[in-house]
Amino acid sequence: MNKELPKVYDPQKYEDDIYKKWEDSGFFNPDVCVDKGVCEKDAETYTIVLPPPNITDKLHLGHVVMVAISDILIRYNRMNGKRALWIPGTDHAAIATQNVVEKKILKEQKKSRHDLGREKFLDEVNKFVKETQATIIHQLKKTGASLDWSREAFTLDEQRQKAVKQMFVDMYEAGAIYQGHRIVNWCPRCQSTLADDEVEHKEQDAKFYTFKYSKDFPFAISTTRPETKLGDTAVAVNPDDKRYKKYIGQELEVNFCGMPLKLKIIADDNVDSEFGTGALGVTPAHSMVDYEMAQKNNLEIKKVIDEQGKIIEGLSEFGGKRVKEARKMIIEKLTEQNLLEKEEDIKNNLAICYRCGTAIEPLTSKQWFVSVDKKLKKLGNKSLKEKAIEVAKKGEINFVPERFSKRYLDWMENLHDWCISRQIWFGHQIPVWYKGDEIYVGAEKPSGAGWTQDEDVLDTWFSSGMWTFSTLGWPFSAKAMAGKPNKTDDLKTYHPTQVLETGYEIITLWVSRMIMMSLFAVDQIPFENVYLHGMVLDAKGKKMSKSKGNGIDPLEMIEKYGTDAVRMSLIINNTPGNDMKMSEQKIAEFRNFANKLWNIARYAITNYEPCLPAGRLGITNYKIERSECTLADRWILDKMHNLVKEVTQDIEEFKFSQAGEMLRDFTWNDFADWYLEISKFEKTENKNKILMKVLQDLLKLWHPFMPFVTEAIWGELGNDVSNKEFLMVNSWPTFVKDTAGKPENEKDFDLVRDIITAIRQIKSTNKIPPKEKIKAVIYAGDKVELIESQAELIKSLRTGVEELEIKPSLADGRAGKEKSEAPADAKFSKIDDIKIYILKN
RNA sequence: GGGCAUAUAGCUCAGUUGGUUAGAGCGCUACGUUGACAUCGUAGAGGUCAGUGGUUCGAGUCCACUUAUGCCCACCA
Repeated sequence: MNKELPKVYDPQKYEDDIYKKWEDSGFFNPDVCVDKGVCEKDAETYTIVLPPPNITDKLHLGHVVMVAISDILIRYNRMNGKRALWIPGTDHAAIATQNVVEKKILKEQKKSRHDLGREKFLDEVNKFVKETQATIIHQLKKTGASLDWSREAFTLDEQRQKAVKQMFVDMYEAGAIYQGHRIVNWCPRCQSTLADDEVEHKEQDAKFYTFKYSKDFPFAISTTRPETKLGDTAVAVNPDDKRYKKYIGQELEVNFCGMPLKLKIIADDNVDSEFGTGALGVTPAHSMVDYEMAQKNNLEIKKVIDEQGKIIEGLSEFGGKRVKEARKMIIEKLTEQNLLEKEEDIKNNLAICYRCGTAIEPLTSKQWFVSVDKKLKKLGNKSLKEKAIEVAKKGEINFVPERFSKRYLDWMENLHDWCISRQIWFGHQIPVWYKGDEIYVGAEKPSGAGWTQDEDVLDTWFSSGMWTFSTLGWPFSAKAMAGKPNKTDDLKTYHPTQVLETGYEIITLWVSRMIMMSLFAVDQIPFENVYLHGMVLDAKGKKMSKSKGNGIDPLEMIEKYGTDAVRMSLIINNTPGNDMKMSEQKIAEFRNFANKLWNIARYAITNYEPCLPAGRLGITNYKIERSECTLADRWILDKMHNLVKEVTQDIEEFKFSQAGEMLRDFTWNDFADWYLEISKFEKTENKNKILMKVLQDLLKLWHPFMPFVTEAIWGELGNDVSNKEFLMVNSWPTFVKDTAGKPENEKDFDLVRDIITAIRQIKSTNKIPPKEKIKAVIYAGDKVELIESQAELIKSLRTGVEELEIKPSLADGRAGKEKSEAPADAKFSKIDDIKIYILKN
């Protein structure tokens, strides 16, 4: 009747344009929303910080899941009038980034980082960072994320550097950070320490050797790593092992392959007398377990392997040899001396670096640690660990799904001190200065000459652990805001955040650190809810990876099917904490759905007066008189009302898939298939109002899920999508909380369905359906006419039926009940065999 | 070795606190449309809810055990 819309929704035509308009409007920033009057000044806040993607990342489907879920929450809360803030940022990912750049310069310039030197190398890294950062940010925008770009942060930008230094100093002064000589996981390739949870295990074939240290040693030991035996300072046996009981406490001197060793025989419960010979050579410097035994028994710690993975110079003839080489030599020697008793093939779990896959060499080294067990005054004389466990146990932090709180607690309870120094160049350099024996810990270099800064940088998780409050301006927020009137003190206003949306694999690495650091720094939990999504797998349930070539590139999919379709495909049919299988076909399905929604609007716009102005606060400038409504009208309105309630509740409970499915079901099966079909028979002014009202509310409900197509339609309805009339800042439909679950006239409407079904069938088949299929009666006005011939019926349908009223009370063919309020001349052969009547005025 | 999860239609999965005849999407079959709709509509086939036992008036749902698969943690010196 009015405007012509294209038959097919073309996402490419709208998406970038809409995103730009949103961005330009400033509404992603809640302060602007307040300024422009789309939300109240003192409205409740709702904050999410985006888990910062590594700058080395390209956007993958996991990111899109994260964005889709967070964006649903943010948009939903924004529409509900809250000051919704979603902070974007990127992570410098110290080791990962350095590795990438090292590879790059090796390939392009044939140089190592040492060839370049620290300063030049960091220039290269920073150049790289600028490019990749821009890429990932551009990609995030393509996903429709309503992130407040005015607050964009980087874990290594100036503001965050200040915060990290301050944090280090505060923790040091409180006694939560110390420097110690302890055993650490060392990656000989990365030339750096790794935290316990950055070590992965891989099963491999290994040789298990059984031998005596020397001829005069009374019994044999077993090991897979003979070369480390150069550093043995004890032999451990089970205290109950009869074979060795007599030796416990003795100190034996042996010559092991030309290396003199002093070995104390100790007893330890951890030794399994069934395994190997039941005797274990203790190498405190190169085994985590042995190190602990050494601590307990006051053993000497002798380092035999250096940071290059080579035997330390001066150790007999093995000095300078690589580990594997030394192992071979030692076995040869033992064989020569006839000391080797057994050589078995076993499966062994090798510790490898999570970044580069190189075998980890445990060794002792002087490093910086966060003490998780030290009681801190600042935390009310509790340790970081205790405090972090306490908040979870008290339920201050809610995990979705709940089962992950157990994983969190298990992890926390077994937590050891966290080694935070890394021997790489890219990252936050440790704010510690040395001059001779003097040491100074502080944010700035101390005055006076001769101070040199610690060369190490901090574990990348140290800065990302601060993410919720460092992005909100800690510790300078209040000061920084002092000179700017109208600005909020972000930290005070927006912290703690409401939700952390992330993958479950990162609970230990990240979530636990955030909790500890936030409790320490600002005495608040960092977030109230942790929503954990699963991994996105390929159609066969395999992990997507570059090498397998089974990955789905989200940007390609966005190009092809539109952002809304990609987002929907990741939301529907998915529950928190569970992995999901993805395929291109699934995305195509939702492209079709977006198109369906588009065509619903197209139908509405072309057949009815399109825009009854929506009004920003959901106040439609028209009123629907219930008394004027037909049964179908009341049905769709009730159904809609119920839908608003259900969808709202589901989003509040993080049941996004369920909400989406309800919406889809309503949109397709109730609204499009039934109500729009009915409306074809009765084009009244009232229908027009109702249809538009339902359509507009439906768009609102869909908006958090499919922001682009809904905003596009909203614009086509005649709203001015350049200002406050954005659907994005429109208000969420209202509902009455305590209405019962089902629409009051649900049952009645089943009849309407039956009628429409019959009409459709008649229309499409040109045949009167078999009697048993017909369960309803149609009449209009007060004249009843039984139509028996097919031709007549079709004629009636196609000609002048202006108003079609449906009275379910006329016949209720269900449950064997008969309510005979039918007009006197209506004829029923039997109650289950109702005929179709078209009644004309 | 410890822990967690999953097992429901051919495929991907929902199923809230136990309550009529277990649902959706895709796929499949038949018929019909292509004047809102890369369609769409109508009808239909398809399930011993992994197995066994238990609690209950009633179990896909709660409990125990078993089987299969996946993951996490620890670790074999």
